[in-house]
Amino acid sequence: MADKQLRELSDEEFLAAYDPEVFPRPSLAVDVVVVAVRAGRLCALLVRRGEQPQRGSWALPGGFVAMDEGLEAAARRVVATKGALRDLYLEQLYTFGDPGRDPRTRVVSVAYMALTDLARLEHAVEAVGDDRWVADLAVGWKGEHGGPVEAAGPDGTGLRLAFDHAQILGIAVQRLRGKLDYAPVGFEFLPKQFTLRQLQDIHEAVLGRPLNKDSFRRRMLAGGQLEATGAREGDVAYRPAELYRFARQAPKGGAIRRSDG
Amino acid sequence: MADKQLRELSDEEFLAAYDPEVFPRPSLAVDVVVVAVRAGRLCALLVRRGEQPQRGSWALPGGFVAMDEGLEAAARRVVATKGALRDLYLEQLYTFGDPGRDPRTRVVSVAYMALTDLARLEHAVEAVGDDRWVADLAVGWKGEHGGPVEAAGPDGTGLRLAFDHAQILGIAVQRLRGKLDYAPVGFEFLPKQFTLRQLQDIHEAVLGRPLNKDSFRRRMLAGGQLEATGAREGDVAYRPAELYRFARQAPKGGAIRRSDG
DNA sequence: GTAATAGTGTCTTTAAGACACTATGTA
DNA sequence: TACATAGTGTCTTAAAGACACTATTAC
Repeated sequence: MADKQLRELSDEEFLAAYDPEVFPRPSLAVDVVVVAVRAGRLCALLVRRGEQPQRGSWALPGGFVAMDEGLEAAARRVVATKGALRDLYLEQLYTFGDPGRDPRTRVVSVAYMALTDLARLEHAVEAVGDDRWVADLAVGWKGEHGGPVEAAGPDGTGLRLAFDHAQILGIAVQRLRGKLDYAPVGFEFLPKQFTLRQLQDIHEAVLGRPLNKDSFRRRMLAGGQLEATGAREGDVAYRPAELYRFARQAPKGGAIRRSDG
Repeated sequence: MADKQLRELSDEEFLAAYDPEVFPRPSLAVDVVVVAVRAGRLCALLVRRGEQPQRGSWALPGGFVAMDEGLEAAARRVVATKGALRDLYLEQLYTFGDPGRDPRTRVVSVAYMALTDLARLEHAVEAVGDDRWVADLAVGWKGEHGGPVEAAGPDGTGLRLAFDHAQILGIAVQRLRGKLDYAPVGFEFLPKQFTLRQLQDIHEAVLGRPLNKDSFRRRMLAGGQLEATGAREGDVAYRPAELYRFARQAPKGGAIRRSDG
């Protein structure tokens, strides 16, 4: 750039003269981990790659970011297009940019995590086609450090995952676990009304360990984010539990409680 | 892409024919928040912009990512080049990609956070030049939600921050606070040996609130990450405290403790 | 000795875990 | 009625907060 000359220009003049082609640029993509809980385990939406490279292996739904499109907007477009899902809870996870992570060219991918309840996810997958699969996640790292995660197909065997998507799944599970007990994310896996037992099942699935019933109930009710509906669950062969809904009110005095001192 | 034809190719043949210029691509940059603690407050390194656009305003040290350069490598290059700092603790923060966040062209920036002790930071800034400033951060959001953060210059008045860098600072402080009490990051702000009081001062500065001395001491010593050196601090007009060092051993039985149930 | 902070012992308080018990629906 | 799970009351346990007290160094 002609530095000395530019120093004399106003912002407007500078911008009119600016040539965006000066720097070579990596491709920019988004990949979305759409997570749900099924049968007490975490699962995620995968798409079978129908094109090169790594055709036939399973990938997270993803796509390139358009020039005038925001990152989150791109992620929402991707889940709407490839997953037929809208209005999900969506959160940016991490950006993967190792040279060589994609064999085509330098592709930097901003990974997002989306949460949904199982019914919506399975219904959407059914509508979209059979090159989609909701894969169970085999989460068993040493020491909670979020290494790569395996995904199991319909017959329970591992699926071949494309690119570095096993690692992205690992980061997603790690983030989810870390966030579960100080942010209202468990609700995202459930329909609008749910019982405390269902919520506990979600938490146990995400954390991968059993929780104390009494303590869980106390903590949830004390948190002030649950609202009893007065209604009760149906279709059960025992005493039906109260249905609650998530009250999106601000937590009174601290959802971020983590005392330090 | 000629889809039907590509389906017949092997990965190798496909890649040989792949044209990376098919999709237009945003520019990719990294910005680094270099954080330290000074006089009981958080502070960060800022660089005065000497070029358009927004010449004269203060920005985080940043730069474009080279085509064959990893993201973290780019961040390390930036702090080495613009801040004369090496071997810092570095962590990816968040990726900012709103169209229009940079008036030149679409620039997506991967933000990193680096932690260092004040002595290193101030020494490095002194060596590099006077268009660098270690600015105090005015952190006072409502409800810990990590909104934009103001930076104060030498005379205590606010600095004009470039682009969306006030927001990046906000995310950095939020992340740091959240991480402080379950990850060993407080040590990064201190020299190799330090007293428990110094460590507590760091925690209080990061969290922005006073901590209980007894509890803090108990918790730190119980954590198993501190190692007494046997040496004591000097140059104090009172009983000198024991010096500790950070023992990078794996936490025994759970640094990630956050019980949930 | 005094001043000032480091470091210890112990009581109180809070929240989780454990567990016995009661309540309420279906069959 | 039996059965299964929902929901409550209370004791125990672990850790934070509070605070009094002792220890050690400079002056």
